[in-house]
Amino acid sequence: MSSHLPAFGKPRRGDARVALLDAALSLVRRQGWSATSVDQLCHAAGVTKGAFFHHFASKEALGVAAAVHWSAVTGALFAAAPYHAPADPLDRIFAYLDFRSELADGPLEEISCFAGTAVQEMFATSDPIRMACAASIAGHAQTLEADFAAALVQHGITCTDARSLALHTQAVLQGGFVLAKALGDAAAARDAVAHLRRYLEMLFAKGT
Amino acid sequence: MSSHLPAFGKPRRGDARVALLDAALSLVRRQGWSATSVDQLCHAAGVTKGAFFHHFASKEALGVAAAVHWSAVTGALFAAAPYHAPADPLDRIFAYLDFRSELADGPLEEISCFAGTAVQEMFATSDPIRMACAASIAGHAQTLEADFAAALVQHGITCTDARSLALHTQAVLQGGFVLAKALGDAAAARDAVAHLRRYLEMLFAKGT
DNA sequence: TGCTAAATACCAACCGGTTGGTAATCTAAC
DNA sequence: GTTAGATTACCAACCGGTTGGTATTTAGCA
Repeated sequence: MSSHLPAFGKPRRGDARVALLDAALSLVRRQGWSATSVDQLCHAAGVTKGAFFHHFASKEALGVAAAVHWSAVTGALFAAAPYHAPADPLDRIFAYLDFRSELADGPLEEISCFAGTAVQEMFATSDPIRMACAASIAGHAQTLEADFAAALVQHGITCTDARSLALHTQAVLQGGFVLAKALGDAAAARDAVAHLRRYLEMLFAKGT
Repeated sequence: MSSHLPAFGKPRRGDARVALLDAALSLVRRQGWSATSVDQLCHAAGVTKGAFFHHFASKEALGVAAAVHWSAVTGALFAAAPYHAPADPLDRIFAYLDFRSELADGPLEEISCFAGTAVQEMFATSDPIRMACAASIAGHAQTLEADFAAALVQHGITCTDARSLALHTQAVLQGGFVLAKALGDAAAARDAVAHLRRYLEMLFAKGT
């Protein structure tokens, strides 16, 4: 509640942990996990290495905490987003996709997913980080599951299930990020969402 | 012609370059670009660092060459694959998707894409690598474009175009890889392909 | 005072890259 | 068809800088 806003750029005493986690999100999204050094994180957060290892036992431990932090930050963003307004569950799904498409209007470095970026590098070398990223992605997918389930029932669709559709939505978004980064154009991410929207439109129109 | 086969595991003289490129493909796909050191590449290839910098001006230069090598290796794999057999272009697309689904049966480290993995880390820090990866992905997508174009005409579909569909196919595959790595299960990649197949089935059935 | 957050200073290992040299291979003159 | 000479392919040792991580000290709050 009365969370004192960080008055200026300099982090106050007690802010080091969050400053490091925020730095991790932006640095890892820009340049990946392995290329991001502890020194770099400390510099970006405006703290020293002593503070880093006071709050985190290792770089890996920070990675796990950063994935949790990412879930919290994005969770708050999506919870506050206006796409929950429609009464019909399918309309809420479409509103979610429109919202994701709008998010992809920003700079390239802002449209990627911390968890997706980190897990691509670390899936074979750090199980704690892999699991934390999996929980982040699957957790976000789960917020769509109830709407998908309701829409499936409403339209009498049985050829797939809500969990699969929710995960596929995340897969298409992740793939859109990869292509956008490669082609240097966020439009690639929006195109992927547009195809996904058409898929869902046809899938749910079929049963109506 | 009389190219003596490499008698044993030890690379003969002249093999160093290819050995390094092959090592790059497997190491980067497993642990990402930044986590893969030049020493590691040399050890895996069975050569010394002197050989490395004889063939490549820098680690970045090897990255660009590895992306080209990746295109050549996968290009040969897909060119020799049996999915080109069907007479109907749409059937060839479906056969391609089935083939990609089969490929995802192997171990997790074998289902990922070198270009997609590398570009996710390097898109903001190395434009040469970013462009080489983009060329690899877009080049592979282009091999599907003619079939998509023919199928679109055949079914009278105008709401999208062949290039967009070909790129979206790659986006779904890339996203499937990310989810498979996160969840530790290649089935996630196959699920993504299955949803893509259903999308295309409905899209092209509509126009028939 | 007692406890925690953060700063300073430091380390051994490893990073990408360079060095000077050696051995295999190609070329061409004879 | 041999062989001198240029060229390529490769090796071992090394370089300065950076890595993740630690030990010790100082400042702030209750």
